[in-house]
Order: sequence, then C-alpha cells, then structure tokens
Amino acid sequence: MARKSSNFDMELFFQALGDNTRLRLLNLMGDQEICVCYFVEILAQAQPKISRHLAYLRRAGIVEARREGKWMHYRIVMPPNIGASQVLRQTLAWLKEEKAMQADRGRLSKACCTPAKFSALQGVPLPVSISCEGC
Amino acid sequence: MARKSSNFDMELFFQALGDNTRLRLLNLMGDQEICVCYFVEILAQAQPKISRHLAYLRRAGIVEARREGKWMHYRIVMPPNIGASQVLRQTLAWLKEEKAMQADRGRLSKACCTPAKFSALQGVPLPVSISCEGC
DNA sequence: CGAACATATTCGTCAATGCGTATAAGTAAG
DNA sequence: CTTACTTATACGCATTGACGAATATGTTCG
Repeated sequence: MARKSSNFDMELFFQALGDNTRLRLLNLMGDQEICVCYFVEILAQAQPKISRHLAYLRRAGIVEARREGKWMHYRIVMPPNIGASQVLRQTLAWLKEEKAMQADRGRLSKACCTPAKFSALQGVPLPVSISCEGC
Repeated sequence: MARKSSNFDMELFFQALGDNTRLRLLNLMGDQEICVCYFVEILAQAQPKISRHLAYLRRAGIVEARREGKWMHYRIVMPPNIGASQVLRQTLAWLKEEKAMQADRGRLSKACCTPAKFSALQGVPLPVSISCEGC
C-alpha cells in the first residue's frame, strides 16, 4: 500500500526555519536535549524572546519540550512527514558547517567551564554531551 | 585550505520557501525553464501576484530569469552555498511527493493538449519536457 | 511612432511577525 | 501559604509580507 501523503504544513515548516534565532536554537539542540536557561545564556537574548521562538518551533512540530522540575528541556523531533524530516536533517547538517553556528556550539560546550558566568544557574542539569576535560 | 563559509542569507533562503505559492512555482520549474504565462494559467492566480513571488525567489537567489522576446523564462538555480543547494534539492524532491504538487505538474504537462484554454497564448514557447502523445 | 501584449512595479490595506516590557503560570523550598 | 525561581504568555508598537487594483516598463509589429 502506498504511503499516506499527510497534510503536513510545508509553509509553516519553512517559516519556522526562516528566522536566525530559531536556526541558532535548532543548531544548539542538534541531537541532544537542552535546557532553556542555556539558550538564554549562550545566545545572550532576552528570555521571553527565546521562549517565544521555542513556542513557534513547537507549533511547527519541529521541537518538543519536557519538564524537569523548574526546567524545561527542548529537543528536536523529526516530523512525521518524510520529506520534511529529510529536509530538516539536511538543514541541521548545514548549520554545522556555518561558522557562526559552530561558535554557538563552542560556547555551549564550554558553558560548564565558566562557573562565574553561571553562578546563578546552580543545579541546572547539564546537556549530555558537554565535555569538561579542563575543569 | 578549508572551504570558505560564504555569508549566505539562510533566513532569506528559508523565508523564500515559506510560502505555498512560491513552493508551487518551484515545483513547476523543477529542472526546466518555464514561461511566466504558464505559471499564471496553471496556478490560476493573478499575474502581479505571480510576478511578485518570482521576484521574491530571485532576491533569495533561488531562481534566475531569462528574457526571450516578450516572454520571461524562470528556472531554478542552485545557490553557491553547499548546504543551501542540498536543502533545496531535498525540498524539490519533497515537492514531487506531495499530491497537490503532482496535480500542478500534471496540469502543466497537459497544457498543450487543451488548445481552447490556451488560445490566447499563441506563440508562447513550450516547456521542454511537455509530452503530447495524445495531440 | 503607436497599438498590443507580457511582465514588473507601485500603492493602499490588512494580517502576521518580531521585540521589549510587564505579568502570569508552574514548581521547589522554607 | 509565601517566596524565589524558571518559563510562558499578554500587550503595545514597529516592521514585514501578501494581496488586489492600477500603472509602469519592455518588446514586437504595423
């Protein structure tokens, strides 16, 4: 039986990708869950702005959220539509090639090495892949 | 030496894809040049609307235009940015899977078989790939 | 040149979006 | 229950984008 051509909203999908802040958020998530407070710190943007963009990505079906105590963790979810998921995968690969995005990821991986900057964030769960050889 | 990370405007690129009319235009172009008058007829949209969306796609560096007498032919051009070109290619493949897009392409391929509808378009250069077995 | 045709642009209007500020909602701790 | 903290939402404002209608630009032909 042929695959169902779901009525996926392509417009909404691409509109969700058409904003630099949202692209930076997706880049930081990559393949792991990230806490909102990290987005705020690393992108150095106002918290409501981050939250609104995350809500936009959620409406478009690109990310999902999980609550853990006071913290919200966001992660990328592959859309049910096959074409969409392939485009999204390709887009994430593209982000990894862009210098500005690499810089963001670099700041994320060094987050735990700058305790002064994060003194107010004690107890925040670390992203899985943070490597702290130097700490 | 590492590949240059060109300052390609990802925002503009995805915003250009975030509109259904523009996606339909890209789907009709596919891999061939198409005359504007075909877009107007097949999508059954006002000519200024088509023209504006084509201009948007041109600004985003996704299509180019070629003049041939009174007619303008538009075609997809792969962006110089590698990531962008791969995402675009994947997107075009996605469009081919969507039912509504397939219907548009069907109407394009039958365009030459409905002379009544196109009586006002005499002399319009046909797209390369139009197959008219039944004519 | 002037008419006819194809396409592009402009203008006014309206909806959608992004942002900062303020505030609400949800949770943990005292 | 109250407080502190994290995140989400509401509001007002400015910008952008889409649209229809009208008009401008560019080309061919007589």
